Amino acid sequence: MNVYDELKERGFIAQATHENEIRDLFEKEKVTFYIGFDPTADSLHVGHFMGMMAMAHLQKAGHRPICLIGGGTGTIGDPSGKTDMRKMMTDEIIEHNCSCFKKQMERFIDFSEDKALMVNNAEWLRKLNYIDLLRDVGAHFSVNRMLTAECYKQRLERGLTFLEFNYMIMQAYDFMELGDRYGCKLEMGGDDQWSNIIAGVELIRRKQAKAAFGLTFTLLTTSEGKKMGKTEKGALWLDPEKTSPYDFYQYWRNVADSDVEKCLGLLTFLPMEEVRRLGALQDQAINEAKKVLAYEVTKLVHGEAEAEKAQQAAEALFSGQGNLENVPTLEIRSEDFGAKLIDVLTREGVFSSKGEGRRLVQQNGLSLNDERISDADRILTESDLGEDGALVKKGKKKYYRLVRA
RNA sequence: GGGUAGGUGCCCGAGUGGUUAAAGGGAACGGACUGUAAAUCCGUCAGCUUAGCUUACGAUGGUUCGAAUCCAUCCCUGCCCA
Repeated sequence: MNVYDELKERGFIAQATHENEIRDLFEKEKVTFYIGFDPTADSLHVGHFMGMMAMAHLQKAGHRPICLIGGGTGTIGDPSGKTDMRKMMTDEIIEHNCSCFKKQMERFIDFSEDKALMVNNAEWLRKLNYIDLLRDVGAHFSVNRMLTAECYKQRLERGLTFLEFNYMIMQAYDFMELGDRYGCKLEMGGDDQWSNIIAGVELIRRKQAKAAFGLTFTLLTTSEGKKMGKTEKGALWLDPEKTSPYDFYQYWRNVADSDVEKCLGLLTFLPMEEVRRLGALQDQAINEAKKVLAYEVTKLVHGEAEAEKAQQAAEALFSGQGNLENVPTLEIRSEDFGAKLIDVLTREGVFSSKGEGRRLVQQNGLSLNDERISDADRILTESDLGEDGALVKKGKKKYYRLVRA
């Protein structure tokens, strides 16, 4: 089966500039393609992960991915889909974020023996000369047309700076540069990148009269159209320091029934027959599919050992089997005995404030060793911890194990 | 540079001297119901030493017994004009 159809079947593809030609291209030659990632944070998140999956599928099929890190474009900020201008980042931060991205990407893509490349567009964008750029590239862009681009719509209502307006041009330039340097013929990205991608495709076709193609991915949204990958703490990060493997696992364990099949297709390598079988499960049975999803995704991102631990912790907490060792654990100091439980938990970050803790107690949302706490001034005693520590439950499904430090 | 409309809690957005920790909506959180799902219903949603106090309506200063609300200066944003 052609990789293009494979990606399509798995649910990746949203739009393509030239569907049939892209399919032929994959058939005929080893294609060099790229996805750009702007270093806006010090870790990748699930949205990026989906792009990595698409890259991995294509790499398996023998094509060559380029991960383009936006060290140059990151200084501008993509206005697509944003309502406000991004905060400008300092060069040091961008630098740091780039290196974080790089480390994480190496998990998913094989960069050995030139099988994939990682490049930073700061390399060429920084050197650009304004006048030359205007003459060589600027002449090929129609402002009238750019203004009609979907990605600027929102910003035209609220204000768009010239700086950000140029983002599209930089991205188009990247594509052309990658074509010249590495023979890159295809740019991919999230569907919000469509305008930017066709800008590049058109630039290359016009200026160089060369074939260039673009492809966008479905955005990872819930069946209700909300962006996926949001947790109460913000994004769902791939960095285990920012989102623990346990929380990561739980996120996928808890997706809505209607989203399971889509997630399995996009975020795991399970064969599609299996994906469809799991996705078709009904009622209680679909929990099986969610377990598979959570395990597989966690395995890809954090490795098998961490996935195993997260799964065991979940089993222990929710089915009462397996050991509690891998449950998120807080260390209690001896001087904490005699202090208020709420104070200790607040200090450990379980609550963002004592008020939140008190509220939770008032609303029957906190328990210690399966016993509801009804007194906000409840004192933590040594006997609460017993031999194996204590188990705190916050809300319906957040657990913390307390052990002696 | 000139004119004009604005800057309110996580977000949107009402409020135009005291009854305003600030309507309404969204997000989020807790409870009930469940399948660690969705939908629904109820509740919560600044902090603290919690029936009391402190901090909050772009920033700073002022008027007043009392200001998010009035005045001054400054910063920022949209729109129109140059």
